[in-house]
Amino acid sequence: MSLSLQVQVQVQVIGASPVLRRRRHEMEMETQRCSSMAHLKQLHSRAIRLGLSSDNDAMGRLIKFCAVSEHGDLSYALQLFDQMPQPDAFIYNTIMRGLCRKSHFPMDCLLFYLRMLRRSVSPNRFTFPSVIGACCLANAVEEGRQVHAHVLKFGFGEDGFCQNSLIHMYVGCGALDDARKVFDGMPAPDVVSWTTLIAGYSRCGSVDEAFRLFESMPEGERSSVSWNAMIASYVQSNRFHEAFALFQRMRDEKVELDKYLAASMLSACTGLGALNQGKWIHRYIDESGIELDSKLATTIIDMYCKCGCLEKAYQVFKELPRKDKGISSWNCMIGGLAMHGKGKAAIELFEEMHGQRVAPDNITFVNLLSACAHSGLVEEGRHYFRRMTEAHGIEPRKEHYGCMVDLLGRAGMFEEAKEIVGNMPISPDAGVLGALLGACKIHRNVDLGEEIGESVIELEPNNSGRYVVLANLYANAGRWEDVAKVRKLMNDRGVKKAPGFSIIEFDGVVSEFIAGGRTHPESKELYAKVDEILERIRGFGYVPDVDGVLHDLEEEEKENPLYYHSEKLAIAFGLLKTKPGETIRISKNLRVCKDCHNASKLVSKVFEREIIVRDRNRFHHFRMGECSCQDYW
DNA sequence: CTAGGGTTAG
Repeated sequence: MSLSLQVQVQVQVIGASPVLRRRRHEMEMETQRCSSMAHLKQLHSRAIRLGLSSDNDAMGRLIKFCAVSEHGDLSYALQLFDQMPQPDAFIYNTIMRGLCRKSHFPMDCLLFYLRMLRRSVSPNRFTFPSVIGACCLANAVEEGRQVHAHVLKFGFGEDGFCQNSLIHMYVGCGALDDARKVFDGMPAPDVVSWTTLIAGYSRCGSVDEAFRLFESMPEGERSSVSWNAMIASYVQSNRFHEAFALFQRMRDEKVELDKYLAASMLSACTGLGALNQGKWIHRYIDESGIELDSKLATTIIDMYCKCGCLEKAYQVFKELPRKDKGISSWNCMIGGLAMHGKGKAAIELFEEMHGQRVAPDNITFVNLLSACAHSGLVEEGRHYFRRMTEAHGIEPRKEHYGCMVDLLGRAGMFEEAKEIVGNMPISPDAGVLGALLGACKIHRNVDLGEEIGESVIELEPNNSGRYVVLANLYANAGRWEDVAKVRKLMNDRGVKKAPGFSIIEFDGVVSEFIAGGRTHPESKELYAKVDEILERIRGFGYVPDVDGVLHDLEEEEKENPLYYHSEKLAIAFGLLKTKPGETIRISKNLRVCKDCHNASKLVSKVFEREIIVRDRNRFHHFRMGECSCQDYW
């Protein structure tokens, strides 16, 4: 009897009274529905009236709203915290989570952790993910290691969340070996552990190691997140074919697409110029009800722009509600018009953006100026370059100078281009000088080209393109001994020219051609078709550009005759496979060479085909014997 | 009815 009495007494002393319980419950219900700071402040005063201003339960909920919810105010959370006489671990954890997520100084979170320890509040398993996350954000691997020691010391070394956070932190700090050690020490890593490490290997460029890990995941363990981590890894390293293969496998395993996977695959389509595959993903998004947020819409717009379908890009852009037209979707559309040589339209869109009071950023101007450069709009380019600083307060960066030098140089205005370079507050980089060198090549300005050629090469000694332009400049001037010198320098340094290739998509299959390559199953027919094409366009005045053959270091492997440049193989393939009147779309990794450009124009006339070629710089729309670039590229 | 709260991919 006395025993049961004692128990009753104890409950009364340390348990909450019914009144207190009721009040706490009331606060809990109210806080759940809280949606704004104004509302929260009412709840705060209510808590004070109810005598709960020092109550960890009630105040903890209020602090949680301020610290971590979307509409919360972190500084208010800190004020509330300071008024708490004995904040418990929950409140410390909540504040630390807020500091980690919202503060610009993630190390504040670590300082808070130390404060917690000094006040003898024991950390629990919820404490460490935030603290470790803060170390990750601050790139503080040494502090991270110390926190790791605390995790073990306080006995949470077996907690999955803590371990995953540690893996994430080591990955984020680039300490892959340490991440791997934590992972290897887990008896049963979960899907997050696997995915985090896969993404980690991918981020530091070890795509193949990421794939090995992906393959060794236990059956049924892969989530759509894991698939996406691996697919995105291929996409980011430009290994688009492998991305497609993995995507196919994923579809075979009946994994549904989500918006992340859709975005990754759209980028893969963009990389290859695979318009039809891209259209398929776009349709899938529409039909499956995947939420079309601003980012995903921009990814779709980018895909259409870079797959040569400006109309569809503009359609998606136009249909995007005004509130979802973020700066990047405007930039993307302006950049798309620029690539396609629609300088005037790019300017109009920029003015429309201005009219809608969307503030341009530096990328907007890179795209706008490059639109002017690709269309030869010198006057407009000068105008917007000035307005960028004067009206929009944006200081020109290297890229902007590069666009201006490109614009003026192409137009042959070397004095003004040199003046731009001279006025740069920073020393010109390879991009800016490279633009000038390119202009020298077009206008056969050997003197200036010679003057800057060497510095362009030395700024980027591993970029084969720089050697090639200079060699071509000399070749055009007939200075063969200088050509040989540049080639020798390139050889001595072991710099390899990127082999040129052209890609064409047909019937859901992406085919890749390299100059003179014979690996394609139908290469016999293909080469016969090329010969037929050349024969027919000769009748319309085609003369091979011998100027380019003799010293053709320019676009494709020099040992291959220009008749079989990859672009011509791709055109032949397109003519063989597609129906009369259908547009042929080709993507290539290098610039279009002069001879292929001529040939493509004639093919478009003789075979009555529109040919759209994406090169590494821009688009060429060949139609009725003309090119959209007006031979200005 | 002393709970409430943590990690990953574009």
